[in-house]
Amino acid sequence: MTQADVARAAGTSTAVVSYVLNEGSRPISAATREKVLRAIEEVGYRPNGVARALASGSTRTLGLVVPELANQFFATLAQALEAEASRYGLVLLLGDSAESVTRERELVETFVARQVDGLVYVGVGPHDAVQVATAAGLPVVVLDRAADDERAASVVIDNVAGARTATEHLLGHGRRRVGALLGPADLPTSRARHTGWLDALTAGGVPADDRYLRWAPFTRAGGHRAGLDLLGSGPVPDALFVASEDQALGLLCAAAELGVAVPGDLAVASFDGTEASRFSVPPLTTVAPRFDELARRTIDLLRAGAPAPGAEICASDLVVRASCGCPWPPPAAPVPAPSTDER
Amino acid sequence: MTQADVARAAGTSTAVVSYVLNEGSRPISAATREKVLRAIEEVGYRPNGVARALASGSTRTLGLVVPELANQFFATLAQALEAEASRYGLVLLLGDSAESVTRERELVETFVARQVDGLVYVGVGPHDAVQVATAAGLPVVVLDRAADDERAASVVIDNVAGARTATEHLLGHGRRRVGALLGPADLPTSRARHTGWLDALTAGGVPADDRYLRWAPFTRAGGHRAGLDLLGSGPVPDALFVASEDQALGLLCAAAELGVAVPGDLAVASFDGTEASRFSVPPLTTVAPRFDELARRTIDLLRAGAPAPGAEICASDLVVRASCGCPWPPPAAPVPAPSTDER
DNA sequence: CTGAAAGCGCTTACAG
DNA sequence: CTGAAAGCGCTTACAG
Repeated sequence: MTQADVARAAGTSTAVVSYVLNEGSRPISAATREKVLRAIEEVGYRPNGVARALASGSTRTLGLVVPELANQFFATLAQALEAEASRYGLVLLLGDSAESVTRERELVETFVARQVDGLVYVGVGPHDAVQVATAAGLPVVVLDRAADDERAASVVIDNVAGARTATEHLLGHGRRRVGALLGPADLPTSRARHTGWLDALTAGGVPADDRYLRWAPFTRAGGHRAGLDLLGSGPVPDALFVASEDQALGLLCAAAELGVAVPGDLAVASFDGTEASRFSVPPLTTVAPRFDELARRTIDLLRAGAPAPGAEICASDLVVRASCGCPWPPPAAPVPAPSTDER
Repeated sequence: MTQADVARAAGTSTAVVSYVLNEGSRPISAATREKVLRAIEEVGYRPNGVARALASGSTRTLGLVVPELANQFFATLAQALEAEASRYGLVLLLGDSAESVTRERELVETFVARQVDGLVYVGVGPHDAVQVATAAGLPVVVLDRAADDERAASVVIDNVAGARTATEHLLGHGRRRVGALLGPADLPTSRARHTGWLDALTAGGVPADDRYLRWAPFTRAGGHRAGLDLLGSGPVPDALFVASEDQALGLLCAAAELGVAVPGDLAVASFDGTEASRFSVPPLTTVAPRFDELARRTIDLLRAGAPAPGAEICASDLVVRASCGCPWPPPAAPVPAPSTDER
């Protein structure tokens, strides 16, 4: 069933059918419109999106590249993006790069070949893949992991402020040996969170002690290993800012193994918290990104086309739970914490 | 840059360019081939996937509908599907239904309109949406949550066997008050896991006690609430088969709140375990689906086209960790458990 | 082994 | 307000 069938049934031309379908593009008399609509119903016509894309030059499709969908953070991001995109009739092509730069490039090339209207790039390592897309004239938004010298438009979390807030909260609990478990040292995200941690300590008049500092992969295994190392011997921190949810979950596991009580012996606040932080043992106090806002701004930039280089920075919310030492579950009255937004 | 540009640069016809691109479709002399390849390089030609799709009638795209990507189980499944699809140059359109039947239907309609070559449907509730796709002549595979009277082809986990194995393992630890925390009672998946639990108890000569049985949503909150209910008062089980990873994580949280030691007071074995089970507190013994195999069989069915109704059943592996009472981390020597596959 | 051309199902100037 | 027709960039019989 094609537009030609509808046109025949309605006694009009295919042009009119098209104009009725894409209403607003040209005025159509109510009578004709009715006839066409009835004919569409009658013959059971469904528009062919591929033909439409070829003729119009727009696929209404965006490419999404994420490092690993099985990571709760990226999955939550992908879900928010899909929801936001669907509000505008946009659909996402899913690309999981498995943390491989080669695969990223392949994915971007595939997406370009498939004529996506834009690219959401949540990348690892150097962003060579982005060039492929921009060279093809595609609007690109680098989401979350922007490079220091990012040349594409980007939407990022306020890493410094988030880390500072979390660390301040730990200091507010009277902790003084406040360590940090950070991500890979070569990632801008990691360094920014390191800065936030340092800022809070400095502002609080507490000297930063590198014996309480570790750089580890952004994974549960990474957090677990670093946790065993950090808590297993030598001088031990009494609080820890952990730079990702996965690392924090690994750390909690390590603490349990070592018999370190959280929050009794060790207060913990993490970053990038999703639903998974809510029912960990103990539930994690975390800097929760506003996934909806990240998604909204990303899609908005792409819809506007050709976004200018520069970072849009999204605030986050400190979600207070048990791991920092706050009362949990919270009492009926509002707790005196910066935010108790539980979404 | 189009095939016409390449043809001009190579001094051939566009047909030859096409045949070179789709090698094997027709013999092309080595010399011509070389000329064309050079011309492609020269003008920087990239094939237009949309035009190809329109002319060939195939988009090399599959639609994927999942209930909620932020759920680790579905995200892991999606990741495996994407990896498998990409082996064949297939790309996935991502659809998150947010557990809504209405939205599912919309997604399937969108995917049909976009001329996907097949549909992977991980659905909730009644599968009306599937009819939309099959009516349009699309190959469909219902993945994981097949209905009892499923009319489409399906790929499912062996729920009865998995639940039985997990429950037997708990009995093997000498537990006798072995309860079950199951999913919604109206889901075939839940009922199958209930059957497996019953089977194991019967085979072990242990009477099933409904006071240790709960049906709850497949969520952390659901597992948490049911856990508080089950462990908070009255007769308390000394072991629990939990029907999903999310529920198990919620249960562990509830046990910790109530001061119930796992595995000391309560041995736990769950189902649908992903990476998240490995670093929970304590690490969860779980029936781990073979995600790669689920993905492989699903994509194979779709590639073959028009799959016949009927279920393909995939085995799972019992991954033994701490929550059941087994030694953890496992000693160097192999432990006497059914499987220690840690992937 | 190669070329000229129809056709995939739409959109959108161009003419009326 | 409407129609006839070109064109989007490919694939693939049809003819040679």
